[in-house]
Amino acid sequence: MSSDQQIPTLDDVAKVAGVSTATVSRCLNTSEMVSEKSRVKVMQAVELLGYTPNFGARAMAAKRTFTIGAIIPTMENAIFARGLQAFQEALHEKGYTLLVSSTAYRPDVEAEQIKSLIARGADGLLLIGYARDQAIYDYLDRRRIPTLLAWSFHAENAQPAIGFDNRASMHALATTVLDMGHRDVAVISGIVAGNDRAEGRLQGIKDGFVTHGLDPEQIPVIETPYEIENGANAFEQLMQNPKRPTVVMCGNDVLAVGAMQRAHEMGLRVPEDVSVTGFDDIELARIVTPQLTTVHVPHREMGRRAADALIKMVEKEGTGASIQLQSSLRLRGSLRALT
Amino acid sequence: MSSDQQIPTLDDVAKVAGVSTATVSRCLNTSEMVSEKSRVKVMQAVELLGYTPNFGARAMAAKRTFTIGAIIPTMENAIFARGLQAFQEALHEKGYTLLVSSTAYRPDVEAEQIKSLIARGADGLLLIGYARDQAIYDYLDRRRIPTLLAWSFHAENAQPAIGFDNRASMHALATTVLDMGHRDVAVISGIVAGNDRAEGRLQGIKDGFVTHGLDPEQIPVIETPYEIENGANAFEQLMQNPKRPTVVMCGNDVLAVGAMQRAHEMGLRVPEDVSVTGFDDIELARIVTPQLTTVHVPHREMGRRAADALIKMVEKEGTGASIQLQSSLRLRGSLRALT
DNA sequence: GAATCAAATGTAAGCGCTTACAGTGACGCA
DNA sequence: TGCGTCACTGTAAGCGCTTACATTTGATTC
Repeated sequence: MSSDQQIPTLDDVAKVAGVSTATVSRCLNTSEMVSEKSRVKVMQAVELLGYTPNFGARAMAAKRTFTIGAIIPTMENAIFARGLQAFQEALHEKGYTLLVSSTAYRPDVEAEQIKSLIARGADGLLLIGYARDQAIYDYLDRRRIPTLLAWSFHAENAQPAIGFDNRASMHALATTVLDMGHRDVAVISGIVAGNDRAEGRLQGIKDGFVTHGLDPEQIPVIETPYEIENGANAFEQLMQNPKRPTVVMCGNDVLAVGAMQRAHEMGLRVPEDVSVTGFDDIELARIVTPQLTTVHVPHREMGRRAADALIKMVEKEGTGASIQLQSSLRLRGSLRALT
Repeated sequence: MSSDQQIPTLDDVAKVAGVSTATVSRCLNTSEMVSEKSRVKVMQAVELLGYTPNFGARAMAAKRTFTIGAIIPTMENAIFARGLQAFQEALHEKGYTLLVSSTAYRPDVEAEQIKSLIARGADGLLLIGYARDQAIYDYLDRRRIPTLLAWSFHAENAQPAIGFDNRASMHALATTVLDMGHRDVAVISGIVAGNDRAEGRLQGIKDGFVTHGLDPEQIPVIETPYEIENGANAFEQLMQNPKRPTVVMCGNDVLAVGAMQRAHEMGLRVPEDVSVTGFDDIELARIVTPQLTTVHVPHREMGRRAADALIKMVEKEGTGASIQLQSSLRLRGSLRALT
């Protein structure tokens, strides 16, 4: 019949309930300030009309949105999925909503997404890693948007961050690899430019060489975006090398799985013919055969604690202090000792 | 210095540029209506102040947000990642922004998320599958929110949808399996209740039995949520059966990979001792050894065309017709013929 | 030089909500 | 009876933007 049905507003609810808009609003937000009687009337009216508050209007009037934005490099692979899931759950518990967007590792897209989330009224932001234009930090500062960095941690940087030391973690793994007698190490790294995690990990391997009195400059390194196919191609290329590596250390598990896959296709056995290591310990690491030696990152803990920390910052209770988490090695079948 | 710096508004820009707010607004939205001179002044002012429009205010005044909402069951595994990525890219090209949220396969959470996205002003919605309360469809209708369903397609249902026939697809796979001589088939299905895709796939297997003149009622079926670990456990349980299955057909690739993993742990060889099949053809299917026989779904095409269709609906150009896509079998190493 | 008209701009009314401030009435107490 | 309290409730002023409508401007025409 009435095809001109309109979307119900606060006014409609107020009219139906026979109270003022203020009472309806209070009922929906700070219900303890409203009498039992009014509350019942209002709730009935809400129900009857199928009313849902208009978020934009609410945000504009209240200058709060209870929304947190997170911007991650990619949703395509599982690297960030688990941590973000925990982040989301923790936020939800405290009544916050999470808005996520991804950048495909492109700084310009990240800048755009940051503006977009702020325009949408995000009360706080979670970003990945430190590396970005100073102008962005300035903008965030001017806007007074509490911002927490995750997946990385540098003690010397003042920006609030929660994460682990990528460089030290990879250093630990490299040390183990070298201790096992490997000397012909090749590396498949993520793109280092604009990615402090990738850079730290690569440095960590070099640190290991230095610690062992070896020359880090002669390590064959291929930089390539984090995709399985790229890992596979890089592996093949590295194996062309006259001095074949005995181990290929990869910047993350995705690259490592690609490497293992290509090894298999090339008829090379892992770890008998060549060892492979990863980083992140995503689900994939335990699905491949043999299972992947990698660095375990406490994704869920990071997500959960990031949520707590960021909410504290938003609610002005927190100083925005940084938190360092510990990673740990997972030695599995893909790495063997040279006897 | 000035710690009381305020967020710049349209008014500020107008003042700095020496024009009215209307001109600034026009300049930002329909710039062809503004003279070259004003445009330059306005853009300079925008730049100078670091102005970003307030999304909520804009949405409220314009009654358009150029935002599309998508609600998927989970982000944890890759099932929806690829399709959604394509969806997002296609939307972006046309100037729309995508807001995503997930439900953990819980109908109550989905209802909540729908309201939340609508409250945020989503111009249109993408939902997965048909199965949900009629009240939700009514609500969407009242609100006049163009809604497209994806990942599923039933010709007999009037709701606009884009997807494939899960039942027919699985029927095709089951037929192949039976043609290969398998008779002792066991099934690991997703939870069927409230999930028409899972239900269709299970039915498809039963259809195959019927087609072959077999009794579908004697198939051992375990229903379990789509997680690797669950697939593994279900597999183990099915193998306890006195009459061991020669093939385990799984509701999706994630369950199938879990099954293969547990087979490996139990010392069973795939496909020599037992065959395994999946559904979806996500990346994982080609990473496991042997590679997984599965049903390939045109995720990217679905995402792209979903975007086109939904935008047409939003812009009132489209009738909201449904689109059926074709799936296809991928026969790989995890399935062998019984000789 | 006046009349005409299109293009560019300005004015101001909302969009749906929150909240400061100002009542209102019931109650207890002197 | 008068008055202060207290617990609610109502009034109305914005929040930052878009856009219908009114107005100005300046080029064009007769």
